[in-house]
Amino acid sequence: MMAIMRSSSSRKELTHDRILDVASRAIRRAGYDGVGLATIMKEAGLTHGGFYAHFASRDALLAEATERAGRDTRAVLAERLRQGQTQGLSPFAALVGTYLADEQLGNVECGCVVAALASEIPRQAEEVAGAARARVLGLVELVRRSLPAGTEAQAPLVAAALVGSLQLARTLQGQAGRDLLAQAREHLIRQFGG
Amino acid sequence: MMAIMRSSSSRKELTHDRILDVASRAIRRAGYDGVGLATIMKEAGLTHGGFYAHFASRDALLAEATERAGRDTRAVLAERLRQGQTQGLSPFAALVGTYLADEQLGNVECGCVVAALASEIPRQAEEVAGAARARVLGLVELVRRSLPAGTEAQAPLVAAALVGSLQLARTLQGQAGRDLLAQAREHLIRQFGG
DNA sequence: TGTACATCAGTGAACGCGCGTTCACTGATGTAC
DNA sequence: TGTACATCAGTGAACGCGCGTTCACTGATGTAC
Repeated sequence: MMAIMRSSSSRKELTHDRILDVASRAIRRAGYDGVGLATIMKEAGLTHGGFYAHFASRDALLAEATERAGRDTRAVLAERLRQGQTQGLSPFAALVGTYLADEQLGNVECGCVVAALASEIPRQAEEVAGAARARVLGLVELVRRSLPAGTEAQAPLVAAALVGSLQLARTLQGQAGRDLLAQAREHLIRQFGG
Repeated sequence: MMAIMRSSSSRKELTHDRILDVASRAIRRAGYDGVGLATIMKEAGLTHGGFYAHFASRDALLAEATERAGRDTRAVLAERLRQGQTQGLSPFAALVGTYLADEQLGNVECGCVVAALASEIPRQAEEVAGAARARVLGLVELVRRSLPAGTEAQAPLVAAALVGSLQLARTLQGQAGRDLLAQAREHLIRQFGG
């Protein structure tokens, strides 16, 4: 049903999509509490009055935008994993190299939504928290599939280490942040094989 | 100077301390953006008008409250480490067992300020982010001192794993959260010795 | 093909509310003589 | 010890502002005949 509507791409659906795209970047840039509807609508080239023709509430937008952000990131990560493997990297090394790349330090807006918002999720309305929870499980799954056989049980801890490393590196900023990322990459790949 | 003023404990200093204590819990509970000055002052038993006699701005309060939260947690952790060691635990096992205890799942308000706020820190004013950065470095130092000789270089990654695990477990909630914490404790202690 | 009308996406003004910040004031505390 | 005055912590009303949400309206799109 959703797919059918999407492929038909009416004017309203295109606008809906544009709002979602703007919002998925806005929440990662400014946080769930850091951006207003007026700003999002303006960035999407609309006035704020039209918002409720597209979403039932602000929380409904946040939930959909979380899902959208997660899907986008997953697609990018999957593509990079494929590229890395053609260059002879193990799946795990490709994942770690991509997720903890130096570019991710400044790339909050288009980066992993879990790392961008993790500490804010438990405070959100159930609608939003549920969408975020699904993204956490998706990330753990992605890590699990990239780990060498026999180490899959460590997927949640490794996912947590990835998320935490990116957050701490972004907090420290600059060279201290890049140093932390480099150490994290090195130790993770040393332990799980590159 | 600060210590002298503290020990003198004038009325105003007691009030200042009370506001800080309330604020340090409020930011962990509701996030940097999630709580207003009026609420904090009310919880401290005051009206909001008096706020600016104690702090230059909202950001100044957030910065001081971040520092206070970090100091409080560090004191609690240090005490638990001492207790654990008297029970024959290694420093690292005591740290992991305390930091990733099931009780931490619901204990955001009095728990680690880095885990409670990590994803919001990079968006804060420099005043606040600087205080938070100091707390991150303090946590990494604490981890470093608890790790077995020869593994200290992994302190930043382990600190990230601790912070990330707590955040993901809080996001998942309930049994899924407790399962994640248990797995994280097990794998960390297995790797670095219990 | 052309006209008349219904549908519908988006506009823009308005609402009630809570925010951070300011400030004139009050009433208690402490000091001077 | 008692009175007069200065200091100072905290009060409460007010400010300008941006928020999420609502709604009457507009103008373009699409359909019927």
